[in-house]
Amino acid sequence: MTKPEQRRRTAKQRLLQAADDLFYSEGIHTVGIDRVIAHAGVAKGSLYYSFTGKDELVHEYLIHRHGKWAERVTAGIEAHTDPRARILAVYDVLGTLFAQPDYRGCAFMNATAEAAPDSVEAQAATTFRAWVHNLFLDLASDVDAGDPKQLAETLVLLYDGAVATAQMDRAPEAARTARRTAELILDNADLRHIEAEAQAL
Amino acid sequence: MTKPEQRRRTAKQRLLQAADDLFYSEGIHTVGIDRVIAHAGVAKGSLYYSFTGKDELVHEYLIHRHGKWAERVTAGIEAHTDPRARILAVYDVLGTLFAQPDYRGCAFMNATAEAAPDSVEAQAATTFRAWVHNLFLDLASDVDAGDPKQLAETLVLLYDGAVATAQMDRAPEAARTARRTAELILDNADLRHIEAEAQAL
DNA sequence: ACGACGTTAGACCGGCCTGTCTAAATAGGC
DNA sequence: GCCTATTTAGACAGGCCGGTCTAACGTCGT
Repeated sequence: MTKPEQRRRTAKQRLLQAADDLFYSEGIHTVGIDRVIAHAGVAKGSLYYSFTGKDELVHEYLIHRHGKWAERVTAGIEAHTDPRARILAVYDVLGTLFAQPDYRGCAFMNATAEAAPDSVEAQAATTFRAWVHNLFLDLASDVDAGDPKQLAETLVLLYDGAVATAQMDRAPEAARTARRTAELILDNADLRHIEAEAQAL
Repeated sequence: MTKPEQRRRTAKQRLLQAADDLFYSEGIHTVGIDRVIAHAGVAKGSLYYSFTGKDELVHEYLIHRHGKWAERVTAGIEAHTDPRARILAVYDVLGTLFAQPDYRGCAFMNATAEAAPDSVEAQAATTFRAWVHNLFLDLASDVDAGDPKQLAETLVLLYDGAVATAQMDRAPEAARTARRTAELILDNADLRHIEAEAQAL
């Protein structure tokens, strides 16, 4: 057995890295395996030794993206304790994402755009979306608002809006716009909630 | 010269229709010209007689999409006179779009996802985005809010958010979420504006 | 009835794509 | 030093793709 740590990274790792670079920046259908192995500096045989085929490589590429992003977002959230600040932190993390020069939108939206409904891309996208919704539902439940589900839906919409606008317009400031709007919603949700409580007394 | 009206639609029209169906529902790279001509019921020669190549067909497909959507949106807007209602009407039109069973997101976002930066897709997308921004900037200028530019940015973000969420989650109700949020923003913008005026007196 | 325009069917080319296979070199664990 | 796991280079096959070309057929204005 080979230990996971080696002087030079393993062919599988280099392939995954190359896939991450190329699939994200140019699209999955556009990039052939020849390009991937060339960018990885690896023989074609290594690809089919490490993966069953392009599909599996694509799948692992998306899973990898999901993991990395989830880490980054949760790290941003956990820097705060106030429920409201934890929500807003997500949009700040988006801001750091948009600021990256190679930002080209959400990998899962892009994958969905060129994928068949029953493809591995669609499957990974579904998993990713479930995570997004769960994230905001958890965050929304900790805040003192009327309906956490409705709040979460709106926060997801702002998240998606920031992602899409930033991509289409190459406009990193969309993160701040989303954050500002989220603040407004939270203020208002608080207000309505407090009013409702006052009336109940 | 052949008159534009014929019993049976011209090969060019049928090709454009087929391109519209297939490129939108399956993606541009995914669909080959063989599929397009088969779906159009047209000979391959007709494609290269009517268009210079696939690129031109793609370009006209996107221009056609842009035109149709612009018509539909402006029709929805012009049904109202109140500036605020005209803004909200856009999200209602989005709702009718999402309700279509074949809805698969924004053609321009999808095209951008699989296109190179300098492609005809990117070019058409830029034109489309300029139209979107102009639309909301005009609408925002007619409302009594503080900064029309900032308001427009937020409305665009809500528009994009609705489009993206509806696609990723197959959730047509995203239109209503966006509309509700837009109302909240407009209420608040009004409020702040009025307060600012009061302070100025 | 002629001629331009539009259209047809299909053969054909070069190129790229995914995937298979072979045969040999390079590791690392024991 | 042996054995297995990993990796290499490249030839190869079969399929799809965009695009060209030919030869012929309809249609319609004049």
